[in-house]
Amino acid sequence: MMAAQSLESPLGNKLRAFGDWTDAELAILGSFSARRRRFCPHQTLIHEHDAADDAYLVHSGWTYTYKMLPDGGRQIIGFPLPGDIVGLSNLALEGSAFSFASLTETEVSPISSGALMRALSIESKVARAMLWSAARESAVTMEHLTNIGRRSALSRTAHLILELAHRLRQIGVDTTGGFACPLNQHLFADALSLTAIHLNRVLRQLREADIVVLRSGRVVIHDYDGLMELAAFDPGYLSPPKRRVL
Amino acid sequence: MMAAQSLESPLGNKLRAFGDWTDAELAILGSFSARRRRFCPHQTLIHEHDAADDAYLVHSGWTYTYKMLPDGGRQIIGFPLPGDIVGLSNLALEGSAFSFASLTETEVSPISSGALMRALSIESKVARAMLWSAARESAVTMEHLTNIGRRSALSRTAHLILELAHRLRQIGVDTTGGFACPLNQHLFADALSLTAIHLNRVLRQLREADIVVLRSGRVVIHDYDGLMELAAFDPGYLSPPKRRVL
DNA sequence: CGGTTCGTTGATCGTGCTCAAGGCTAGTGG
DNA sequence: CCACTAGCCTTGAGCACGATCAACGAACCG
Repeated sequence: MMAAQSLESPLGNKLRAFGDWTDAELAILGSFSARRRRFCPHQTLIHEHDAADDAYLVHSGWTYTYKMLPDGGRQIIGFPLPGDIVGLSNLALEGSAFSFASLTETEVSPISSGALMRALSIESKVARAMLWSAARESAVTMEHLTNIGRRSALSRTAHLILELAHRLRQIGVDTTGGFACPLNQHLFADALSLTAIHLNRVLRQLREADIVVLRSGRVVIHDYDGLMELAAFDPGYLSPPKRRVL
Repeated sequence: MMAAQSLESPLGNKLRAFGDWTDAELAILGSFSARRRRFCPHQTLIHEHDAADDAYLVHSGWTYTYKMLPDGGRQIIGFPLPGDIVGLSNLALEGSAFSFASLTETEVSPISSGALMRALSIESKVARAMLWSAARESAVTMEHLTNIGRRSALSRTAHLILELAHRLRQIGVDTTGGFACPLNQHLFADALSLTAIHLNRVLRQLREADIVVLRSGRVVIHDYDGLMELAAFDPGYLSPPKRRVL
Protein backbone atom coordinates (compact mmCIF):
# COMPACT_ATOMS: atom_id res chain seq x y z
CA MET A 1 0.00 0.00 0.00
CA MET A 2 2.83 2.31 0.85
CA ALA A 3 4.39 1.00 -2.33
CA ALA A 4 1.42 1.98 -4.46
CA GLN A 5 1.36 5.36 -2.83
CA SER A 6 4.98 5.93 -3.68
CA LEU A 7 4.63 5.43 -7.40
CA GLU A 8 1.46 7.46 -7.65
CA SER A 9 2.99 10.47 -5.96
CA PRO A 10 4.67 13.24 -7.94
CA LEU A 11 8.06 11.80 -7.01
CA GLY A 12 6.88 8.40 -8.16
CA ASN A 13 5.88 9.81 -11.52
CA LYS A 14 9.33 11.24 -11.97
CA LEU A 15 11.11 8.06 -10.94
CA ARG A 16 8.97 5.60 -12.83
CA ALA A 17 11.43 5.77 -15.70
CA PHE A 18 14.05 4.11 -13.51
CA GLY A 19 12.34 0.81 -14.12
CA ASP A 20 10.70 -1.63 -11.76
CA TRP A 21 10.88 -0.91 -8.10
CA THR A 22 11.04 -3.70 -5.54
CA ASP A 23 8.99 -3.46 -2.37
CA ALA A 24 12.16 -2.87 -0.37
CA GLU A 25 13.16 0.01 -2.60
CA LEU A 26 9.70 1.49 -2.48
CA ALA A 27 9.77 1.22 1.28
CA ILE A 28 12.90 3.36 1.40
CA LEU A 29 11.38 5.91 -0.95
CA GLY A 30 8.23 5.85 1.12
CA SER A 31 10.21 6.47 4.29
CA PHE A 32 11.10 9.89 2.92
CA SER A 33 7.44 10.82 3.18
CA ALA A 34 6.97 9.58 6.73
CA ARG A 35 6.95 12.94 8.46
CA ARG A 36 4.90 15.61 6.77
CA ARG A 37 4.71 19.30 7.43
CA ARG A 38 2.31 21.86 6.10
CA PHE A 39 3.23 25.48 5.39
CA CYS A 40 1.10 28.54 4.73
CA PRO A 41 1.92 30.65 1.66
CA HIS A 42 5.01 32.84 1.91
CA GLN A 43 6.75 30.98 4.70
CA THR A 44 10.53 30.66 4.57
CA LEU A 45 11.65 27.07 5.08
CA ILE A 46 15.36 27.61 4.58
CA HIS A 47 17.21 30.86 5.19
CA GLU A 48 20.30 31.56 3.11
CA HIS A 49 23.49 31.13 5.15
CA ASP A 50 21.71 29.25 7.90
CA ALA A 51 22.62 25.67 8.62
CA ALA A 52 20.12 23.44 6.83
CA ASP A 53 19.95 20.09 8.59
CA ASP A 54 17.12 18.91 6.40
CA ALA A 55 16.40 18.73 2.73
CA TYR A 56 12.74 18.83 1.72
CA LEU A 57 10.71 16.61 -0.51
CA VAL A 58 7.82 18.69 -1.85
CA HIS A 59 4.47 16.89 -1.90
CA SER A 60 2.14 19.66 -2.98
CA GLY A 61 2.17 23.37 -3.65
CA TRP A 62 4.48 25.76 -5.44
CA THR A 63 7.74 26.96 -3.90
CA TYR A 64 10.76 28.97 -4.91
CA THR A 65 14.45 29.20 -4.06
CA TYR A 66 16.27 32.50 -4.20
CA LYS A 67 19.21 34.60 -3.17
CA MET A 68 19.09 38.19 -1.93
CA LEU A 69 21.70 40.82 -2.66
CA PRO A 70 22.87 43.50 -0.23
CA ASP A 71 21.12 46.17 -2.32
CA GLY A 72 17.77 44.45 -1.95
CA GLY A 73 17.84 42.73 -5.33
CA ARG A 74 16.49 39.22 -5.46
CA GLN A 75 17.47 36.43 -7.82
CA ILE A 76 15.12 33.49 -7.96
CA ILE A 77 17.07 30.31 -8.62
CA GLY A 78 14.17 28.06 -9.39
CA PHE A 79 10.65 26.92 -8.63
CA PRO A 80 10.66 23.52 -6.94
CA LEU A 81 7.42 21.66 -7.68
CA PRO A 82 5.87 18.54 -6.17
CA GLY A 83 8.21 15.60 -6.48
CA ASP A 84 11.29 17.78 -6.31
CA ILE A 85 13.80 17.51 -3.49
CA VAL A 86 15.16 20.84 -2.34
CA GLY A 87 18.45 21.39 -0.61
CA LEU A 88 20.17 18.03 -0.99
CA SER A 89 23.36 19.94 -1.55
CA ASN A 90 22.84 21.93 1.64
CA LEU A 91 23.33 18.77 3.65
CA ALA A 92 26.98 18.83 2.68
CA LEU A 93 27.38 22.56 3.27
CA GLU A 94 27.77 24.54 6.44
CA GLY A 95 25.25 27.19 5.43
CA SER A 96 22.60 27.04 2.75
CA ALA A 97 23.51 28.62 -0.58
CA PHE A 98 19.98 29.92 -1.01
CA SER A 99 16.68 30.60 0.70
CA PHE A 100 13.63 28.41 0.17
CA ALA A 101 10.08 29.65 0.56
CA SER A 102 6.52 28.51 -0.04
CA LEU A 103 4.49 30.35 -2.61
CA THR A 104 1.16 28.63 -2.09
CA GLU A 105 0.10 26.39 0.73
CA THR A 106 2.69 23.65 0.65
CA GLU A 107 3.20 20.19 2.05
CA VAL A 108 6.72 18.83 2.47
CA SER A 109 8.65 16.05 4.13
CA PRO A 110 11.92 16.99 5.80
CA ILE A 111 14.76 14.62 4.95
CA SER A 112 17.52 14.62 7.51
CA SER A 113 21.08 13.97 6.45
CA GLY A 114 20.99 10.83 8.57
CA ALA A 115 17.94 9.51 6.76
CA LEU A 116 19.51 10.31 3.42
CA MET A 117 22.77 8.61 4.26
CA ARG A 118 20.98 5.53 5.52
CA ALA A 119 18.94 5.44 2.31
CA LEU A 120 22.06 5.74 0.23
CA SER A 121 23.74 3.32 2.66
CA ILE A 122 26.93 5.32 2.76
CA GLU A 123 28.91 6.57 5.69
CA SER A 124 32.42 7.41 4.74
CA LYS A 125 34.54 10.49 4.82
CA VAL A 126 35.31 10.11 1.14
CA ALA A 127 31.63 10.17 0.36
CA ARG A 128 31.16 13.28 2.44
CA ALA A 129 34.05 14.96 0.71
CA MET A 130 32.73 14.09 -2.75
CA LEU A 131 29.26 15.27 -1.91
CA TRP A 132 30.67 18.49 -0.51
CA SER A 133 32.59 18.94 -3.71
CA ALA A 134 29.44 18.52 -5.77
CA ALA A 135 27.49 20.79 -3.45
CA ARG A 136 30.11 23.51 -3.71
CA GLU A 137 30.05 23.35 -7.48
CA SER A 138 26.33 23.84 -7.32
CA ALA A 139 26.69 26.79 -4.93
CA VAL A 140 29.21 28.39 -7.26
CA THR A 141 26.82 28.07 -10.19
CA MET A 142 24.05 29.70 -8.19
CA GLU A 143 26.37 32.52 -7.28
CA HIS A 144 27.15 33.00 -10.97
CA LEU A 145 23.45 33.06 -11.67
CA THR A 146 22.78 35.90 -9.24
CA ASN A 147 25.97 37.57 -10.33
CA ILE A 148 24.89 37.73 -13.96
CA GLY A 149 21.26 38.32 -13.21
CA ARG A 150 21.40 41.05 -10.68
CA ARG A 151 24.77 42.77 -10.59
CA SER A 152 26.22 45.49 -12.81
CA ALA A 153 28.97 44.68 -15.27
CA LEU A 154 31.55 46.32 -13.02
CA SER A 155 30.45 44.56 -9.88
CA ARG A 156 30.22 41.12 -11.42
CA THR A 157 33.60 41.41 -13.07
CA ALA A 158 35.04 42.20 -9.66
CA HIS A 159 33.14 39.24 -8.25
CA LEU A 160 34.53 36.74 -10.72
CA ILE A 161 38.09 37.92 -10.16
CA LEU A 162 37.64 37.46 -6.42
CA GLU A 163 36.09 34.04 -6.87
CA LEU A 164 39.10 32.89 -8.85
CA ALA A 165 41.54 34.41 -6.36
CA HIS A 166 39.86 32.66 -3.44
CA ARG A 167 39.64 29.32 -5.16
CA LEU A 168 43.29 29.49 -6.15
CA ARG A 169 44.25 30.30 -2.59
CA GLN A 170 42.32 27.25 -1.39
CA ILE A 171 44.50 24.99 -3.49
CA GLY A 172 47.73 26.53 -2.28
CA VAL A 173 48.41 29.25 -4.85
CA ASP A 174 49.76 32.48 -3.38
CA THR A 175 47.42 35.19 -4.64
CA THR A 176 48.61 38.14 -2.57
CA GLY A 177 48.84 40.96 -5.04
CA GLY A 178 47.53 38.90 -7.93
CA PHE A 179 47.74 35.62 -9.79
CA ALA A 180 48.56 34.10 -13.16
CA CYS A 181 45.41 33.84 -15.25
CA PRO A 182 45.30 32.51 -18.82
CA LEU A 183 41.81 33.84 -19.57
CA ASN A 184 41.56 36.27 -22.46
CA GLN A 185 38.90 38.93 -22.54
CA HIS A 186 36.64 36.90 -24.76
CA LEU A 187 36.51 34.05 -22.24
CA PHE A 188 35.94 36.44 -19.38
CA ALA A 189 33.16 38.13 -21.31
CA ASP A 190 31.38 34.85 -22.02
CA ALA A 191 31.58 33.93 -18.34
CA LEU A 192 30.12 37.29 -17.34
CA SER A 193 27.54 37.49 -20.12
CA LEU A 194 29.12 40.60 -21.57
CA THR A 195 30.58 41.36 -24.96
CA ALA A 196 34.35 41.38 -25.08
CA ILE A 197 34.17 45.04 -26.09
CA HIS A 198 32.18 46.08 -23.08
CA LEU A 199 34.29 43.97 -20.76
CA ASN A 200 37.27 45.84 -22.10
CA ARG A 201 35.75 49.13 -20.98
CA VAL A 202 34.95 47.67 -17.59
CA LEU A 203 38.53 46.53 -17.21
CA ARG A 204 39.68 50.00 -18.10
CA GLN A 205 37.52 51.40 -15.29
CA LEU A 206 39.04 48.94 -12.84
CA ARG A 207 42.49 49.84 -14.09
CA GLU A 208 41.98 53.59 -13.94
CA ALA A 209 40.54 53.32 -10.45
CA ASP A 210 43.75 51.53 -9.43
CA ILE A 211 41.78 48.54 -8.24
CA VAL A 212 42.88 45.69 -10.46
CA VAL A 213 44.83 45.26 -13.70
CA LEU A 214 44.60 42.39 -16.19
CA ARG A 215 47.47 42.14 -18.55
CA SER A 216 49.38 39.46 -20.39
CA GLY A 217 48.05 36.52 -18.51
CA ARG A 218 48.24 38.05 -15.07
CA VAL A 219 45.72 39.59 -12.69
CA VAL A 220 47.30 42.24 -10.45
CA ILE A 221 45.20 43.35 -7.50
CA HIS A 222 46.09 46.82 -6.26
CA ASP A 223 43.15 47.47 -3.98
CA TYR A 224 41.83 44.29 -2.50
CA ASP A 225 39.39 46.00 -0.13
CA GLY A 226 38.02 48.16 -2.89
CA LEU A 227 37.49 45.07 -5.01
CA MET A 228 35.70 43.26 -2.21
CA GLU A 229 33.41 46.22 -1.69
CA LEU A 230 32.67 46.62 -5.40
CA ALA A 231 31.73 42.98 -5.66
CA ALA A 232 29.98 42.71 -2.29
CA PHE A 233 31.93 39.47 -2.13
CA ASP A 234 31.35 36.94 0.62
CA PRO A 235 33.63 33.89 0.21
CA GLY A 236 31.57 31.70 2.53
CA TYR A 237 30.12 29.66 -0.30
CA LEU A 238 33.53 28.41 -1.30
CA SER A 239 34.81 27.19 2.06
CA PRO A 240 34.72 23.63 3.32
CA PRO A 241 32.51 23.16 6.39
CA LYS A 242 34.15 23.82 9.72
CA ARG A 243 31.75 21.67 11.68
CA ARG A 244 30.81 18.12 10.78
CA VAL A 245 27.99 18.04 8.27
CA LEU A 246 26.25 15.10 6.58
CA MET B 1 53.71 7.87 0.28
CA MET B 2 50.53 7.88 -1.73
CA ALA B 3 48.97 9.30 1.41
CA ALA B 4 51.39 12.21 1.56
CA GLN B 5 50.88 12.82 -2.13
CA SER B 6 47.18 12.97 -1.66
CA LEU B 7 47.16 15.74 0.90
CA GLU B 8 49.75 17.82 -0.90
CA SER B 9 47.81 17.83 -4.12
CA PRO B 10 45.33 20.60 -4.95
CA LEU B 11 42.48 18.26 -3.99
CA GLY B 12 44.28 17.48 -0.75
CA ASN B 13 44.53 21.16 0.06
CA LYS B 14 40.82 21.55 -0.41
CA LEU B 15 39.94 18.52 1.68
CA ARG B 16 42.35 19.07 4.52
CA ALA B 17 39.61 20.89 6.42
CA PHE B 18 37.70 17.61 6.69
CA GLY B 19 40.04 16.58 9.48
CA ASP B 20 42.42 13.68 9.79
CA TRP B 21 42.49 11.18 7.01
CA THR B 22 43.24 7.52 7.67
CA ASP B 23 45.52 5.64 5.33
CA ALA B 24 42.54 3.70 4.00
CA GLU B 25 40.67 6.87 3.20
CA LEU B 26 43.71 8.41 1.56
CA ALA B 27 44.12 5.27 -0.50
CA ILE B 28 40.63 5.71 -1.91
CA LEU B 29 41.27 9.36 -2.65
CA GLY B 30 44.58 8.42 -4.22
CA SER B 31 42.87 5.83 -6.41
CA PHE B 32 41.09 8.69 -8.16
CA SER B 33 44.45 9.83 -9.47
CA ALA B 34 45.59 6.43 -10.70
CA ARG B 35 45.04 6.99 -14.40
CA ARG B 36 46.23 10.33 -15.73
CA ARG B 37 45.66 11.98 -19.05
CA ARG B 38 47.25 15.04 -20.52
CA PHE B 39 45.48 17.47 -22.83
CA CYS B 40 46.76 20.24 -25.05
CA PRO B 41 45.13 23.68 -24.78
CA HIS B 42 41.68 24.03 -26.33
CA GLN B 43 40.74 20.36 -26.35
CA THR B 44 37.15 19.42 -25.60
CA LEU B 45 36.93 16.69 -22.95
CA ILE B 46 33.14 16.57 -22.66
CA HIS B 47 30.70 17.54 -25.37
CA GLU B 48 27.32 18.87 -24.31
CA HIS B 49 24.54 16.29 -24.82
CA ASP B 50 27.02 13.45 -25.23
CA ALA B 51 27.01 10.64 -22.73
CA ALA B 52 29.75 11.33 -20.19
CA ASP B 53 30.86 8.07 -18.64
CA ASP B 54 33.64 9.74 -16.69
CA ALA B 55 33.95 12.69 -14.40
CA TYR B 56 37.35 14.38 -14.31
CA LEU B 57 39.58 15.31 -11.43
CA VAL B 58 41.74 18.22 -12.58
CA HIS B 59 45.39 18.00 -11.51
CA SER B 60 46.89 20.95 -13.31
CA GLY B 61 45.95 23.60 -15.82
CA TRP B 62 42.95 25.88 -16.34
CA THR B 63 39.72 24.62 -17.85
CA TYR B 64 36.21 25.86 -18.48
CA THR B 65 32.70 24.50 -18.76
CA TYR B 66 30.17 26.10 -21.07
CA LYS B 67 26.94 25.82 -23.02
CA MET B 68 26.40 26.94 -26.61
CA LEU B 69 23.20 28.45 -27.93
CA PRO B 70 21.75 27.83 -31.39
CA ASP B 71 22.58 31.40 -32.41
CA GLY B 72 26.26 30.87 -31.68
CA GLY B 73 26.23 32.52 -28.26
CA ARG B 74 28.30 30.91 -25.56
CA GLN B 75 27.69 30.94 -21.82
CA ILE B 76 30.64 29.90 -19.70
CA ILE B 77 29.39 28.15 -16.58
CA GLY B 78 32.63 28.08 -14.66
CA PHE B 79 36.38 27.65 -14.63
CA PRO B 80 37.33 24.37 -12.96
CA LEU B 81 40.79 24.61 -11.41
CA PRO B 82 43.18 21.97 -10.07
CA GLY B 83 41.56 20.00 -7.28
CA ASP B 84 38.10 20.43 -8.76
CA ILE B 85 36.05 17.49 -9.97
CA VAL B 86 34.11 18.17 -13.13
CA GLY B 87 31.00 16.38 -14.24
CA LEU B 88 30.04 14.37 -11.17
CA SER B 89 26.46 15.18 -12.00
CA ASN B 90 26.88 13.93 -15.56
CA LEU B 91 27.32 10.42 -14.21
CA ALA B 92 23.67 10.40 -13.26
CA LEU B 93 22.53 11.97 -16.52
CA GLU B 94 22.04 10.53 -19.95
CA GLY B 95 23.78 13.41 -21.70
CA SER B 96 26.07 16.03 -20.27
CA ALA B 97 24.44 19.35 -19.38
CA PHE B 98 27.53 21.26 -20.56
CA SER B 99 30.77 21.05 -22.50
CA PHE B 100 34.14 20.89 -20.80
CA ALA B 101 37.35 22.10 -22.41
CA SER B 102 40.98 22.73 -21.55
CA LEU B 103 42.22 26.29 -21.66
CA THR B 104 45.89 25.65 -21.01
CA GLU B 105 47.75 22.36 -21.07
CA THR B 106 45.86 20.27 -18.57
CA GLU B 107 46.33 17.06 -16.64
CA VAL B 108 43.26 15.16 -15.43
CA SER B 109 42.22 11.81 -14.04
CA PRO B 110 39.03 10.28 -15.40
CA ILE B 111 36.72 8.96 -12.69
CA SER B 112 34.33 6.33 -13.93
CA SER B 113 30.92 5.99 -12.39
CA GLY B 114 31.95 2.54 -11.19
CA ALA B 115 35.00 3.91 -9.40
CA LEU B 116 32.91 6.62 -7.84
CA MET B 117 30.22 4.25 -6.65
CA ARG B 118 32.81 1.91 -5.17
CA ALA B 119 34.40 4.85 -3.39
CA LEU B 120 31.09 5.95 -2.00
CA SER B 121 30.29 2.27 -1.38
CA ILE B 122 26.76 2.59 -2.65
CA GLU B 123 24.89 0.53 -5.15
CA SER B 124 21.20 1.01 -4.85
CA LYS B 125 18.48 2.24 -7.12
CA VAL B 126 17.38 4.71 -4.49
CA ALA B 127 20.86 6.20 -4.48
CA ARG B 128 20.86 6.46 -8.25
CA ALA B 129 17.48 8.12 -8.19
CA MET B 130 18.57 10.64 -5.55
CA LEU B 131 21.75 11.44 -7.41
CA TRP B 132 19.82 11.87 -10.64
CA SER B 133 17.49 14.21 -8.83
CA ALA B 134 20.41 16.31 -7.60
CA ALA B 135 22.04 16.23 -11.02
CA ARG B 136 18.87 17.39 -12.70
CA GLU B 137 18.53 20.27 -10.30
CA SER B 138 22.04 21.29 -11.20
CA ALA B 139 21.29 21.02 -14.93
CA VAL B 140 18.23 23.19 -14.49
CA THR B 141 20.28 25.86 -12.73
CA MET B 142 22.82 25.85 -15.54
CA GLU B 143 20.03 26.23 -18.04
CA HIS B 144 18.76 29.24 -16.09
CA LEU B 145 22.25 30.66 -16.13
CA THR B 146 22.54 30.53 -19.91
CA ASN B 147 18.96 31.63 -20.21
CA ILE B 148 19.55 34.81 -18.26
CA GLY B 149 23.01 35.39 -19.58
CA ARG B 150 22.52 34.95 -23.28
CA ARG B 151 18.87 35.12 -24.28
CA SER B 152 16.60 38.09 -24.88
CA ALA B 153 13.84 38.93 -22.44
CA LEU B 154 11.24 37.51 -24.81
CA SER B 155 13.08 34.29 -25.47
CA ARG B 156 13.89 33.56 -21.87
CA THR B 157 10.38 34.25 -20.71
CA ALA B 158 9.18 31.69 -23.23
CA HIS B 159 11.85 29.32 -21.98
CA LEU B 160 10.80 29.51 -18.35
CA ILE B 161 7.17 28.94 -19.22
CA LEU B 162 8.12 25.83 -21.18
CA GLU B 163 10.34 24.56 -18.40
CA LEU B 164 7.47 24.78 -15.95
CA ALA B 165 5.05 23.15 -18.38
CA HIS B 166 7.40 20.22 -18.97
CA ARG B 167 8.18 19.71 -15.31
CA LEU B 168 4.51 19.75 -14.45
CA ARG B 169 3.81 17.19 -17.13
CA GLN B 170 6.49 14.93 -15.68
CA ILE B 171 4.64 14.81 -12.38
CA GLY B 172 1.35 14.01 -13.97
CA VAL B 173 -0.24 17.43 -14.47
CA ASP B 174 -2.10 17.81 -17.73
CA THR B 175 -0.60 20.89 -19.37
CA THR B 176 -2.20 20.69 -22.79
CA GLY B 177 -3.33 24.19 -23.49
CA GLY B 178 -1.93 25.59 -20.27
CA PHE B 179 -1.61 25.10 -16.52
CA ALA B 180 -2.42 26.70 -13.19
CA CYS B 181 0.44 28.90 -12.07
CA PRO B 182 0.43 30.97 -8.89
CA LEU B 183 3.43 33.11 -9.86
CA ASN B 184 2.81 36.82 -9.99
CA GLN B 185 4.74 39.03 -12.36
CA HIS B 186 7.16 40.11 -9.69
CA LEU B 187 8.22 36.51 -9.00
CA PHE B 188 8.51 35.79 -12.69
CA ALA B 189 10.60 38.90 -13.16
CA ASP B 190 13.01 37.99 -10.37
CA ALA B 191 13.45 34.54 -11.85
CA LEU B 192 14.18 36.01 -15.27
CA SER B 193 16.32 38.89 -14.04
CA LEU B 194 13.92 41.46 -15.42
CA THR B 195 11.94 44.21 -13.77
CA ALA B 196 8.29 43.44 -13.26
CA ILE B 197 7.50 46.38 -15.53
CA HIS B 198 9.49 45.10 -18.43
CA LEU B 199 8.22 41.57 -17.93
CA ASN B 200 4.75 43.01 -18.22
CA ARG B 201 5.58 44.39 -21.66
CA VAL B 202 7.09 41.08 -22.69
CA LEU B 203 3.94 39.30 -21.61
CA ARG B 204 1.92 41.74 -23.66
CA GLN B 205 4.01 40.86 -26.71
CA LEU B 206 3.40 37.17 -26.12
CA ARG B 207 -0.29 37.86 -25.65
CA GLU B 208 -0.64 40.03 -28.73
CA ALA B 209 1.22 37.48 -30.84
CA ASP B 210 -1.35 34.89 -29.68
CA ILE B 211 1.37 32.68 -28.30
CA VAL B 212 0.71 32.54 -24.58
CA VAL B 213 -1.43 34.38 -22.06
CA LEU B 214 -0.86 34.74 -18.30
CA ARG B 215 -3.86 35.80 -16.33
CA SER B 216 -5.27 35.25 -12.88
CA GLY B 217 -3.09 32.36 -11.89
CA ARG B 218 -3.25 30.53 -15.18
CA VAL B 219 -0.89 30.11 -18.12
CA VAL B 220 -2.75 29.52 -21.37
CA ILE B 221 -0.64 28.33 -24.28
CA HIS B 222 -2.15 29.13 -27.65
CA ASP B 223 0.79 28.41 -29.90
CA TYR B 224 2.97 25.72 -28.44
CA ASP B 225 5.21 25.40 -31.48
CA GLY B 226 5.72 29.13 -31.68
CA LEU B 227 6.68 29.14 -28.02
CA MET B 228 9.16 26.30 -28.53
CA GLU B 229 10.74 28.14 -31.40
CA LEU B 230 10.94 31.44 -29.56
CA ALA B 231 12.67 29.75 -26.65
CA ALA B 232 14.79 27.35 -28.68
CA PHE B 233 13.67 24.91 -26.04
CA ASP B 234 15.13 21.42 -25.77
CA PRO B 235 13.56 19.47 -22.88
CA GLY B 236 16.32 16.87 -22.77
CA TYR B 237 17.88 18.25 -19.63
CA LEU B 238 14.72 17.53 -17.65
CA SER B 239 14.15 13.90 -18.58
CA PRO B 240 15.17 10.89 -16.58
CA PRO B 241 17.77 8.71 -18.30
CA LYS B 242 16.40 6.09 -20.68
CA ARG B 243 19.42 3.85 -20.43
CA ARG B 244 21.01 2.76 -17.18
CA VAL B 245 23.51 5.31 -15.90
CA LEU B 246 25.64 5.37 -12.75
C1' DC C 1 -15.84 52.43 2.19
C1' DG C 2 -10.42 52.87 2.45
C1' DG C 3 -6.57 49.95 1.91
C1' DT C 4 -3.69 46.68 -0.37
C1' DT C 5 -1.87 44.03 -3.91
C1' DC C 6 -1.30 43.33 -8.60
C1' DG C 7 -1.35 44.64 -13.35
C1' DT C 8 -0.91 48.17 -17.00
C1' DT C 9 0.81 52.05 -19.48
C1' DG C 10 3.68 56.33 -20.63
C1' DA C 11 7.98 59.06 -20.72
C1' DT C 12 12.64 59.23 -20.13
C1' DC C 13 17.19 57.57 -19.12
C1' DG C 14 21.33 54.64 -19.20
C1' DT C 15 23.88 50.43 -19.42
C1' DG C 16 25.69 47.63 -22.43
C1' DC C 17 25.44 46.12 -27.55
C1' DT C 18 26.68 46.75 -32.52
C1' DC C 19 29.42 48.13 -36.14
C1' DA C 20 33.71 49.85 -37.58
C1' DA C 21 38.42 50.91 -37.29
C1' DG C 22 42.99 50.86 -35.68
C1' DG C 23 46.94 49.50 -32.49
C1' DC C 24 49.80 46.34 -30.15
C1' DT C 25 52.74 42.00 -29.85
C1' DA C 26 54.58 37.61 -31.24
C1' DG C 27 55.52 34.62 -34.84
C1' DT C 28 56.82 33.54 -39.76
C1' DG C 29 59.13 33.93 -43.91
C1' DG C 30 61.34 36.92 -47.20
C1' DC D 1 66.21 43.53 -41.15
C1' DC D 2 61.60 44.23 -42.79
C1' DA D 3 56.98 42.62 -44.50
C1' DC D 4 53.18 40.19 -43.42
C1' DT D 5 49.98 37.71 -40.66
C1' DA D 6 47.09 36.47 -36.77
C1' DG D 7 45.43 37.12 -32.13
C1' DC D 8 44.25 40.05 -28.90
C1' DC D 9 43.38 44.44 -27.07
C1' DT D 10 41.58 49.29 -27.44
C1' DT D 11 38.76 53.05 -28.78
C1' DG D 12 34.85 55.72 -31.03
C1' DA D 13 29.96 56.64 -32.52
C1' DG D 14 25.40 55.42 -32.47
C1' DC D 15 21.72 52.53 -31.12
C1' DA D 16 18.47 49.49 -28.50
C1' DC D 17 16.93 46.84 -24.88
C1' DG D 18 15.51 47.05 -20.68
C1' DA D 19 15.58 50.07 -16.25
C1' DT D 20 13.65 53.85 -13.69
C1' DC D 21 10.22 57.05 -12.24
C1' DA D 22 5.49 58.17 -12.06
C1' DA D 23 0.70 57.35 -12.52
C1' DC D 24 -3.51 55.03 -12.81
C1' DG D 25 -6.87 51.00 -13.10
C1' DA D 26 -8.77 46.61 -11.45
C1' DA D 27 -9.72 43.22 -8.11
C1' DC D 28 -10.05 41.87 -3.61
C1' DC D 29 -10.85 42.33 1.29
C1' DG D 30 -11.06 44.35 5.81
